[in-house]
Amino acid sequence: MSENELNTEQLILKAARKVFTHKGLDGARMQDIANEAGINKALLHYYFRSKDKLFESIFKDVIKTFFPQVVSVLVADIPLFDKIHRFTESYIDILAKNPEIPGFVFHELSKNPDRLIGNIRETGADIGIIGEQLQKEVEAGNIRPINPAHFIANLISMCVFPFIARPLLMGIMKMDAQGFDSFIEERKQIVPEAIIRSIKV
Amino acid sequence: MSENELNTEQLILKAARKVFTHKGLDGARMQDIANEAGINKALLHYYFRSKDKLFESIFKDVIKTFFPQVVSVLVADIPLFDKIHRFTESYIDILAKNPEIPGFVFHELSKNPDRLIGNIRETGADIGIIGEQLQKEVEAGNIRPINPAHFIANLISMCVFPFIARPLLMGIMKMDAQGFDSFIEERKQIVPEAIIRSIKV
DNA sequence: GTCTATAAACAGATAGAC
DNA sequence: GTCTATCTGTTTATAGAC
Repeated sequence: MSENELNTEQLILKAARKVFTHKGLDGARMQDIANEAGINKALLHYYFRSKDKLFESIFKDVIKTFFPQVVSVLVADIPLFDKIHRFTESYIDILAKNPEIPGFVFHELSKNPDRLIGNIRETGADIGIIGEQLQKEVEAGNIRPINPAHFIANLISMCVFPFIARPLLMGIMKMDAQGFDSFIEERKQIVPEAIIRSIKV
Repeated sequence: MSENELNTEQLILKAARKVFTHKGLDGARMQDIANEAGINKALLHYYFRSKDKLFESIFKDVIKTFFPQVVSVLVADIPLFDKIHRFTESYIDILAKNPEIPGFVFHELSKNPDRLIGNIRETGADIGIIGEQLQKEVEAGNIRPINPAHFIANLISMCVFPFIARPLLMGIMKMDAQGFDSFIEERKQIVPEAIIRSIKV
């Protein structure tokens, strides 16, 4: 524990996370996960009973480690324009380290919203506060009136979408893997600029 | 043909498209497709030999019917700001009628980019011309300098992303299905406004 | 061309030895 | 706890009658 070693359960979770996030629930095989973990199938069932339960553990874990990081910046008590810069910077950084997560989450959520939406709700992610902050800036004459839902949608869209569309973007923009990384790095500058220009008076 | 009737092959394609786009390649069952088409499984193999070949037909078809519609507006010979308005309007309209397509395409493309990227290339979608148009507007002093790749990424992101993230957005924005439709309708105004403000001098 | 029946392969889950 | 072997159900695919 104190060293670099994982116990079997952690080993399984790590392997399952990799396989599920890359192949999706339907595309993942228990055998793939066992191979990735360097153990055999039976052990997966010993620890998690079923594929479905193992998946649910992974999904919950992904949501719980991702959402708070993202939301915390959005609801922080800092000036709006600072917040926009910090959010894009930190969010894009997190995504660059976990590029397959958004595709995974949105795909599973689309296939099974009713079953999985509860995991989102449990994080207590409340972005109502951003609406208040926008309202104050409007009243102070700093920005134009904007529906907070659209503001957030615009912001998140421009950060996340390139990761979901990576193969397509690489195809039509004729980028290689390194070119894509540079492109993403550039967006830490491009996105906040675009957002701020779109709302400034 | 001249009437409202489809022959068996068309019937299969229609059913397969529905099932594949909703459940993905891995989640789709040949039995589901047969049921949807009102025929039996054996006929699917008679017409398309294998699930994989049937899937490839559907994927090709989706790309071929979608991409040209989208790209044609982007490369049309019309003033830039008009183009931005027309693009968002027509693209969002197409997406609203086919909300599951982007999730389907990006998911399959992520799982199997090498195998499927050729289908994109075959459409001959070349957006180089938009770069030239942007360059001219910059030289005319109408817009700020902008990397065309980011311009296009921003534009497409804001149009497509809400459809991919629909369940999540409905969850955190507390919208019902009707609320989501209104939200999408509003974006035909919001998105071009945001894009144009972000590039105008 | 379309069907029913069945083969063949696969994948999740369990039994039982160690 | 971890393994091998096996069972059970599912799913793709084929054979063969009509």
